[in-house]
Amino acid sequence: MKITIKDGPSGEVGEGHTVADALQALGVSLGLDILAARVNGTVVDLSMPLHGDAVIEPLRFDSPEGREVYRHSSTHIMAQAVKELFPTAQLTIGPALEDGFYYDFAYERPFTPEDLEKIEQRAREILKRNLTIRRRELSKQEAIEFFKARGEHYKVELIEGFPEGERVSVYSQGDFVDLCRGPHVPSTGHVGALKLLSTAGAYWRGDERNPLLQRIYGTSFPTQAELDTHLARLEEIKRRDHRKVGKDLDLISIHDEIGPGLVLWHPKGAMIRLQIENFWREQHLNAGYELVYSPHVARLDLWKTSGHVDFYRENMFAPMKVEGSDYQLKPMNCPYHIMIYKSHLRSYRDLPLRYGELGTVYRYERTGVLHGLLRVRGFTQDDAHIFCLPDQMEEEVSRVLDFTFYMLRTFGFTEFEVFLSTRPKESVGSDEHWEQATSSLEAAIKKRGVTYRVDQGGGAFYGPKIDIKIRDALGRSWQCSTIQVDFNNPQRFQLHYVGEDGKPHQPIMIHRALLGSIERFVGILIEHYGGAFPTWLAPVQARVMNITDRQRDYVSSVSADLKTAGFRIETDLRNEKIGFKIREAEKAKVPFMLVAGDREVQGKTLSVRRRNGTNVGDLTVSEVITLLRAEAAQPYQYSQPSQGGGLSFPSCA
RNA sequence: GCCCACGUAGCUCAGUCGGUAGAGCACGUCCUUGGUAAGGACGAGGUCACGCGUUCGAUCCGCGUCGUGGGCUCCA
Repeated sequence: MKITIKDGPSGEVGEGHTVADALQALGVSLGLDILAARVNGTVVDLSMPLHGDAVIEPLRFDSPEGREVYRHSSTHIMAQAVKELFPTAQLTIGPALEDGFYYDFAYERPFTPEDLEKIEQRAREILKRNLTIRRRELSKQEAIEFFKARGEHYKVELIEGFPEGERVSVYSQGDFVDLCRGPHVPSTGHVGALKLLSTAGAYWRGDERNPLLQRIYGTSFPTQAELDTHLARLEEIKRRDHRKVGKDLDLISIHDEIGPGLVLWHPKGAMIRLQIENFWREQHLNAGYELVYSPHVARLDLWKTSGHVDFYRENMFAPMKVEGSDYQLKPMNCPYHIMIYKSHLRSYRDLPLRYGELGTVYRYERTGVLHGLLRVRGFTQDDAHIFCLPDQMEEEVSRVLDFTFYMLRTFGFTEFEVFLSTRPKESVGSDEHWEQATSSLEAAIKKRGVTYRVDQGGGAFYGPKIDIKIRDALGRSWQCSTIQVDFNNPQRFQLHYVGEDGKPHQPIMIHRALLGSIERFVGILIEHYGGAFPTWLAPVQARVMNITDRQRDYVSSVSADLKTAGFRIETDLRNEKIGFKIREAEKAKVPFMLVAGDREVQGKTLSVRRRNGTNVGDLTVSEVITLLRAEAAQPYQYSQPSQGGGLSFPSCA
């Protein structure tokens, strides 16, 4: 049979030889780096026998598939260690994750940190044993018998769920045997460095009615150095945690006395937020939006009409009684914007109408899911609703996409992932509507030349949507922006406009949020920048400090001048050494430190130091103003054209 | 909501095998006037999350409540 190595030689290899044989026969040396192979498109074990012509691509740790095999084998090694140390623990499932793995065990008690250490040690020992990993296939019945005999009841349950007649694969290494689809690395020695990270409870099959299992998380890399780099990254993530940085920089707080998920914005946090909001409002006005405000409560009847009471109740705070009728704290802004639309008879000539609001909403989130600023109960959406004619939809979506990329780039994000979510099983609206809306969304994405993925059935019940995820400085992705078409509300609220034909027609409604929620977005920004905000967002842009008391008056007057010039300035006149003041300003992540001693007073200058430690040198006050002005400018200048076109940022992928 | 862990000064944490507590930083006063990441002295600061129980006595033990953290989606 003819075997071809991808991007390499090809040749004849005897029938029934394994992938490993074939690789070797064609001159690929089988080091520990080759973990598995893709054969004619399928990822398989190196020990798999070949029948017929094939194209083979050896897989190493540098490919996503190679990594997955690697981590999957790693979790088996950990499971073997657990079984050796805790024989009564039962195996359940143990998949690879993006940068690690976990395994869930049924065990009578949680694993302690001491257990974890022992398991890790034992797992390392198993690597050293370099046990061969073997694949075997059994019939469904044989597999059930086999795992029953071993007391692995969860495995039995899994196999019982498999289709009749299916062959079941089983992998073994030494005495350890696990039900597994595979593939795996050839031997336990192929895993280089392994580290267990944490334990947690997890429900069998993710359902809280099921028994609680003991999950162990870990990760593995070919070398200790790579593992160390990864662990250092985890440390960095911890160091940048917005909850810690938010406290250290005195930006926000959350108090028991106020309630979980309810955020207080301290002056510095509020200043950052104010900059974001000012920018947001200004840009929305430029982009043809009209800004509106709406109250925090409304009669429950409004939320009945909108369908929230039927479809969203579990996320809403309980209604309150006022003068005998029920009022509801708002979980969304849309019904109010709809009411503004309805306050007039609208003509097709009025459309599109774009109503934007930084609208604060309240949603009941289960206590267990609350998380700092990222998941809260009261938050402000950068919300807008666009009411348009059906044939304006594509253009409107296209403009929103453009606008989104511009906003996100301004805040320092350069990598985006775009998802198009289509009709879910439970949904309202006609097929034609869905089809038309979905294709408009898709056309708008394509027009922007953006790569995207389709999330089949991931749309809201009321319409398809586009979600945009950003990647932060540490490579994590976050969903912020969403653009959703809504068929439901125009129907429920009987929205219409008078068409050219003089007859009423239903407008299309588009919900959109670019930053998502301000709380969440600021949380993400804090972590993205590690608290060191760019000058245009920094709550304090420069701190002016004197070296001795002799410069007090000079520093005060210079500070006043800088404030008059429009900058956010703090003055540090404390009786402390300059080194100490610099240290404090560094810790507060102030972008510029302006120091005045006798020399500077003499020359009417300031010694300018950047947050990163570089010395800019002595500048006059007007030079400082010029410098700060340049530094405090937003990174992109943009004006939304009045009609059509639009500035696009095609490098988003 | 569920499981596990945690809750001690403004912050970070130590401590008490049950006899009402301690450090560093921050804060205040004083000394020091020092040139780019920590000058010194003294001082003030705590209902040990809250409630109930056990006990002669609870910050410590038990139960409950509240809150925080990790997790509960990524298919053998």
